[in-house]
Order: sequence, then C-alpha cells, then structure tokens
Amino acid sequence: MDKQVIDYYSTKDKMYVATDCIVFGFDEGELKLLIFKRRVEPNKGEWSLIGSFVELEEDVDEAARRVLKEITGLDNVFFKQLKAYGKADRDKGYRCISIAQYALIRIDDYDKKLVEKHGAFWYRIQDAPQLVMDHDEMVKDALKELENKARHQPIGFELLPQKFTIPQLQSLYEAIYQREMDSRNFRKKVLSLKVLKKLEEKDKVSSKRGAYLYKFDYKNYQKLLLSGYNFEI
Amino acid sequence: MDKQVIDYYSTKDKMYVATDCIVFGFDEGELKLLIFKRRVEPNKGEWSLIGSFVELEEDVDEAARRVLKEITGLDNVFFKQLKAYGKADRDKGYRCISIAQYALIRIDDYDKKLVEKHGAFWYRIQDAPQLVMDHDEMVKDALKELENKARHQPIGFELLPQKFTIPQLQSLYEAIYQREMDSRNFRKKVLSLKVLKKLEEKDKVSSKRGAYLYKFDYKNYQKLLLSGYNFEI
DNA sequence: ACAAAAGTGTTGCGTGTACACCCATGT
DNA sequence: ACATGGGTGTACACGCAACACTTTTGT
Repeated sequence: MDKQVIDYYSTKDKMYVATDCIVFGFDEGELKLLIFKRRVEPNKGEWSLIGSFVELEEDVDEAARRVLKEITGLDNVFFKQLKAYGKADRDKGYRCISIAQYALIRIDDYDKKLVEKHGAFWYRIQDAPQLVMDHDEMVKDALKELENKARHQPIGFELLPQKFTIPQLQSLYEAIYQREMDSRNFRKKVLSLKVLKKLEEKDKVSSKRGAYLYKFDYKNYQKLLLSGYNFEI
Repeated sequence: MDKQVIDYYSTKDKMYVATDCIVFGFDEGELKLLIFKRRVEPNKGEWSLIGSFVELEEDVDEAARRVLKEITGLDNVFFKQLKAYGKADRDKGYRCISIAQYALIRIDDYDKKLVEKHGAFWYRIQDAPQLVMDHDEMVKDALKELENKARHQPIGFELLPQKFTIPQLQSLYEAIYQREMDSRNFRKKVLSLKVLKKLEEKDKVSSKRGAYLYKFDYKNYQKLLLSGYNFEI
C-alpha cells in the first residue's frame, strides 16, 4: 500500500461495523424469533437480537455465520442480508453501523438446548419484548421482507424439517402472511408447482388419520426458478 | 458515555464505511448510468461509481444525498439502499465496507452541464466501461433490483420528466425489462391504474401526429399502493 | 402520396377463488 | 359412533396476451 493511499484514507473517519441477525424459526405452528439478553453495555440486560462486531479480516457475511454458529451450533443456515442501519445516532456508545441479516432455521430439540445454553430464547413474534436500539425496526423490516420473499420463492422450506406435511406447510405460510388460506386451493397450488416429492410415510402427530409426508425436490425447484416462475400463494 | 462502554468497544476493530451510488437516468430512449473517473488512489484514473466515505456525524443515507447533490446539483432525488458490500478484501487500501444505494433521476440539460463539470459522464448501461473494485457487481445487482421494483411500483415515473407521453413511458419500461411490449396492452394497463392525468398538450418531438402528454397523479398513486395493487406490466 | 408514429377493441385462455363433502382413524 | 383433521373437484370471474387497422400530419 503506497503512502498516498494511507494519507488519503487517514483523513477519513473509521467506525464500528456490526452485524445483527434476525433469526426466524417455525415451531408448534408458530413463527418464532430468537433473541437474547445483552451482556454488554450499553443497554446491558435488555433484550436484543444476536449480533457481533465485524472483525477486520472477516467478510460481513462470515461474521453473521460465525454468530449464528456460536449460538445455535448450526452451520448451513439460510440467511440473507436485509439492509444496513446507518443512522448517526443509532448507537449511544460510539458511531456504529449495523448490517442486519435475517436467517431461517429449522428448530429442533438439539438446537433448543444449545440456544438456551447461550442465554438465547425463542419468542413467538407477537410475544417478543421490546428490543434495544433499532432492533424492533429490524424485525419489522425483516418480517416484511420475509413475506415478500415467500411470495416469489419457496423460502418456507428453509423453516420446515426435511420431511413435512402439506398442512404443516400451509400453517407456515399462514404464519408468515398472517391470514388463513383455503386448504383446497393451497394444496392445488403447491402440488401444481411440482417441487414436492410425496413419500410413502405418514405423519400421525397432528391427526388420527395421518398426513402424507413430502420432501422438497430441489432439482425441480431450480428448473422452476430458471423458467421465471412465481410462487404467489 | 461511561468507562465500561469505552473499554468494551475499544477492544474491537473500526473500519471505513463508504457509500456508493448507482445513479440511473433515462435519456433519448435509453437507460443510462452515471459514472466518473476516480481521482484518488487506489485505482486512480479508473472508472467508478460516485461515492464517498461516510462521516462520523452523518447518517449513511445523508452521505449518499450529499454526494448526489455535489455532483448533480439535485436535491430531492429518489433513492433507496441496495445492500452493503462487506467482503474483507474488497478495498485494497484498508478495510472498507460500502453501502450501495441506487438513485433514479430525470436527466435534463441543466444537470448534464453540472455533471460534466464534476468530471462525471452518462453512459448507456451496455456501453459502460469496466468499473473499479466491486462496482460492476453493484450495477448488476441494482439493475435486477430496478426490474423487480418496477414490477410492483411505478418507479419508472421517477425517471421521466414531469410531462411525458405514453410511448415514452413504454420505452422506459422496455429499457428496464429489456424486451418489447405490445403498445395496445401497455396503454390499456397503465390507463387502467388511473394514476395518469391526461393533459391537453401534445408532444411533437417524436412523431408528426404528436402524442398526448400525461402527468403522474401522486394522490391516486398513494391510494393504489394502500390497496395493495401490483404494477406488473 | 407516403412514411412514421399514435391511438383504438375483441377474443380466448389460464389462473385464482369460492365453495361442500367424504375419508381414515383413534378414542 | 363420533370427533378430528386430511384429502378431493367444480364453476365462475378476471386479467393477460395475442392480434390489425385507422388516424394524423410533416415532408
């Protein structure tokens, strides 16, 4: 790096860059949000999204992956950048911008324990307490984004276990869209997309009759995306 | 700010935060991009988006507005955050993340002169030279975003002069979508939205017969948005 | 007169939506 | 036997896409 470069840059301000994760999960028919109690000032003890400062030698996305891994133990999580929150006064400590990312994960019992060990908790979206700083705004924005994405991509599959029933898929969509749907039309629509593989097994947890389990067919999904299809339900 | 806060923050890395603007304009039936020659190292002399470091006491959005104002003289420009580019190695100088924002502006002759005075140039998207760092990626992402937004909001209006003809509006959409459209269907669709006010005047620039000029009806547009309408064309 | 762009309607098809009943099974 | 959730088919409405000709006027 030559001297000129250093000189020019050094006349500029540096700041902290953080990343915050809006982690959505789906459990017991409800959309849930992972939050935890801040262990550092400012706002120590208040509820917050999980996040971290981005380190000098790591990509912003890596930082988010690192945090998520620490807290949930999960590695291959779907996540996507939401946007940067860059108001000058958003952090009372020192100028700090945050790049918010939302993640979709499949909640299972193994995760639940890890999550608790790190002092984090799953809250139903509507029951979540107030969060520090602009985190409530991040959640609101992420929810809107989730709704939009679900409309055009079968994002919902990220939140379900590998094998799932159509009624489960429907209740996930109902949780995301916050409205009820007609089960006949829902079924017709998702099946017409040909991205579900029906299995022979049934899931008998939620009914006596049992519902057929399905798997997501990733190969057909790729084809669907290429042909410009739209997942509006 | 208490001591604990300073101590905790001070163990963390600070970095430079920049904002880069992908500025789209529409002129002579073509979608154009505003770029300029970098005047600082690294990559001095190469083509670049317009951008700036974010200062300590300004919001990220303000920084973008400031840059745009400097270069184009324009104040009330539509713009929207695209996303943050945060790869650790994206800037050879020193760790620097950039928050990209795209802007839509109406090109007119007044702007053109100001823009030239600042060493910036309007390029047709497909003719634009290679840009420094990850700026080409930003442009690509912004274009995709523009296409998506246009599908759901009449974003196109930001790019046209206050008075415009329907064929002009159509050629804008054709430039954004990169495909031709049927003029009968296009006209039917935009008129059905009831967001255009027909004027008595005609524009005779592009034809002998002349085409009626229209204005955008912002009041009706607000209603349309609230009712959840979708601008798919 | 002719070239060049503006403007105008109709029809078919596909997709979303509304809606009611039977099925399988555990208790 | 009955309660509970799973699974199936039809009819109508609406919006999108395809398609051709007339109008206006400057040269």
